Formats: sequence, structure tokens, C-alpha cells
Amino acid sequence: MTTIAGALILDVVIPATPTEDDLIAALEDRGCRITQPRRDLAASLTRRRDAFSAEDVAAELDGVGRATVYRTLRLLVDAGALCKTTMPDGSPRYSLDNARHHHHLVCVGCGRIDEFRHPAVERMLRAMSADVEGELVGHRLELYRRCGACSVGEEGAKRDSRLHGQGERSGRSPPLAR
Amino acid sequence: MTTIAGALILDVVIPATPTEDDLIAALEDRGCRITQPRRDLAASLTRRRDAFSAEDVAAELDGVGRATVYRTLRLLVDAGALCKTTMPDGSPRYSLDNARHHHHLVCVGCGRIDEFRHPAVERMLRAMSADVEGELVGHRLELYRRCGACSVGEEGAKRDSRLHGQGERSGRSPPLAR
DNA sequence: CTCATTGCAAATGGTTTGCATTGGG
DNA sequence: CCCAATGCAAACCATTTGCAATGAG
Repeated sequence: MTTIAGALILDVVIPATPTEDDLIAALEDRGCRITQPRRDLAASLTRRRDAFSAEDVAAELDGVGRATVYRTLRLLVDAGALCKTTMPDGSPRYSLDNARHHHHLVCVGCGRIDEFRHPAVERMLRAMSADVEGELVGHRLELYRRCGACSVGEEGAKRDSRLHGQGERSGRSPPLAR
Repeated sequence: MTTIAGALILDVVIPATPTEDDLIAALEDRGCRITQPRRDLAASLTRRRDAFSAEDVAAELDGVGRATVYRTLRLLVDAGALCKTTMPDGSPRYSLDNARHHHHLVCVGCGRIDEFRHPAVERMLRAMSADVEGELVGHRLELYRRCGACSVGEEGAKRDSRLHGQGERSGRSPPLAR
């Protein structure tokens, strides 16, 4: 295991995240027209480091309509340039996709999302695929942690963090990412 | 591996799901009052075999207010008597909880949810816990499949089923459970 | 030029809340 | 009796849609 700038990197170094141009290219590849709102969106997204909600983006780009934000985010997810992740409470967050198979490590404190790839996970999936009746068509795996930065000065904050792994306990408002 | 009535059972036979009385008891344990609406709800829930949405329940119990349904479902989830699962598209579903650590095998065709426990999963979690920076506070794991029954007569339906495992591709309406 | 894309506003769908009323313990 | 729990309706919030106007190719 290697740790870089507090980020967990396992086995495979995470490739550079897409640039503004990569996002635009992803849209072009899908036969979409490149408009100003879409350029603005791409710029906004690549500027972000952590996970973000659609609302976050819409708020930052008040020149751009809500509908356009949602429509474009969807396009980018379909194009594989963005990941849609789920917070413990079920609310969706987006993050730039490195275009490889990976999973997410979500900090419940700050909402930061790191991507990782770990042989133990792939091994597990292979084993399950063999044992499951019927065709395995997909999976969802998120690991929730309290990252190093968020653990500091939060000693007393272990309150409800006993998130169990099955579905979710129904907690009130989630740790908002922004 | 053992298969019972088409259900996948791995390693640990799944304990009997809670009865109506178990649900009531779960509420009592939490210091809740046992009212008629709650009895009705408990009865309705134990009658169900597959996963259900809050809306499903509300629809069946038109004597009971929506608010009460949502409030009570939340109580039961908190009490650990119900699981809240997430469909591939992000929409929540409930299912009776066997009160043990387990994960979910969700059929994207019919919405049926089976619980399972598999050493490969636990092994994977242990490995990840060791490698992750910071405290691992929880996880979310759902495996999506097309169950035996749903595969039959759906040969041509392999269209978009390439659900990838990271977050979700943004597909339109989900395969509704009911 | 033409059709995809946009912004707006209204519609939606699922969930929560305020509040006066009801009923369990 | 009293306070938890209810039902209703309104409030909410994120997301989607209809539609006329706009602008990319």
C-alpha cells in the first residue's frame, strides 16, 4: 500500500483524471454539439477535487439552467466520463472517472471520494459470480471511512458512525459533501 | 452452495425472517407504543416476500397515512428489523431483515432480494480494512443479477444489462419491483 | 438552414413536517 | 390523564419535462 497526499492508492496508481478537453471529447464522441454551457460545465467539473452534487454544480454556474446541468451530467455519466456514487444516506454524488474499473472510498466526514482498485475485491467478485444462481449483471460497492484529516479533532464524533454494511440505518441528514 | 426454491443460499442458511410479532417486539423494545396502524403495517410487511418500496406499503394500507408509513419504516430500519437496499438506479427498497450481518443479491428483473453471507466478502472487507487509511466505518455492497426465473423467456433482453460496478450508468426508469 | 440544445417554469415523485386530534399505557 | 402517535395537507427537495427561442454545424 502506498499513500500519496493522504489519498489511498492501492496496487494501481490512479490515472490522471480527465481534463476539460477530455470531457468535451467524450461528448463529441457521442455526437453531441459543443455549446457554451457545456464548455462551462466541463470547466467547472475539472476544477473540482472532491465529490459534488448536481446542485453544487448548478449553483456555481448560474448562467446555466438547472435542466442543462442535469442533462449534461447524465450525458457524461453515460459517456463514462463521470461516476455517480451513492452516499451512505442514498443521496447521489458525482466525481470524475478515470475510465477504468474501480471502486469508491467515500469519506463520511468531508465527502471526499477516492478511487481504488484492490485484488481482494476482484477476487471476491469472481468468487461470487461463480456461486450465484443466474447471471450477475452488476454490483455496487462503496467503502465508507473517516479519512485521516476528518479523524483529527473529531475524537468525540464517533457517535453514530457505526454504519453497518447491509443497506443503511436510516440516519438523518447525511454528512454533506460541500 | 445450496439452492432452495430458486433462492441462493451460501454458507449460512438464512434464519427465519421476522414474524409480525417480531416486528412489534422490535418497536416495543425501542419504547414505542403499539398502535393499530403499526399493527397493520407489521402485518402487511410480513406478508411480503420480495422487496418493496414505501409507496407499495402506503398503497396497500389506505387506512394508514403516508406519513405514518414512512415514519414507521424508518423506526423499523433503525430497530434493525428492516433493511433498506438500493436498486441500481438508486431508488430505495425495503426487505425484512434477518438480524445478522449479510449482503444483498438483487434481481434487476423482478426486484426480488435475497440475503447472503459469503466468506469471500468478509475476507475482502478484512483485507480492505487493513489497507485503508483512516477508520473504515461502513460499506455498501449489493450484487445485481437476473435471477433464474427472470432469465427464462428474456433471452433477447440482454440489451443494456451491462451494469458496471462503480456507481451506476444513468439508465432511465429502473426495473420496478412491483 | 435545420435540428440539437437551451432556459424557463411548471410538473413530478418521493419523502418530511406542522399541527390539531386521537388513543395507548 | 398525558404525551406519543396519527392523519391530513402543505412544504420540500432533487430531478424531469414541455415548449418556444437560440445557436452550432
